[in-house]
Amino acid sequence: MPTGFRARVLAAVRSIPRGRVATYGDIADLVGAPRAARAVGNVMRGCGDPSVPCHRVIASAGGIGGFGGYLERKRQLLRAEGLDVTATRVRHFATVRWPVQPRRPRRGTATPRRQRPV
DNA sequence: CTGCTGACTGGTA
DNA sequence: GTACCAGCCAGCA
Repeated sequence: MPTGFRARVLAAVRSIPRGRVATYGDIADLVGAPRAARAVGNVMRGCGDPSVPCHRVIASAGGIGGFGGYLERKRQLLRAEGLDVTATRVRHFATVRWPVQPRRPRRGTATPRRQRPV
């Protein structure tokens, strides 16, 4: 494995069963970096490996996420796997979501927005 | 080594 | 419902 993190991410994505989807956060959690959802996305960006079903990796809350034309590609592939996909989201997300394991509550990234500068 | 970027996420306005 | 903000992490210049 060239870079541990990347290899783990690819392996996790590859382990997603057909007809199921996982969020970047889920993948990050699987690789041992619950906060590295961003980094996971970065790894996907360079996924030139067809064996990696990057289309099964979606954003939180069942959002398609993705980028550019791949967004439509993902929607197409997901629909081909029997998923109900809208223009921007996956329906029955909780049902097709994978894996089915509890995630620890995050620290409140609740950032009370300060008053905007005048 | 330092700094910026980005297929992200959760929360407030 | 949408828009914006702040936090987080790995990769790259």
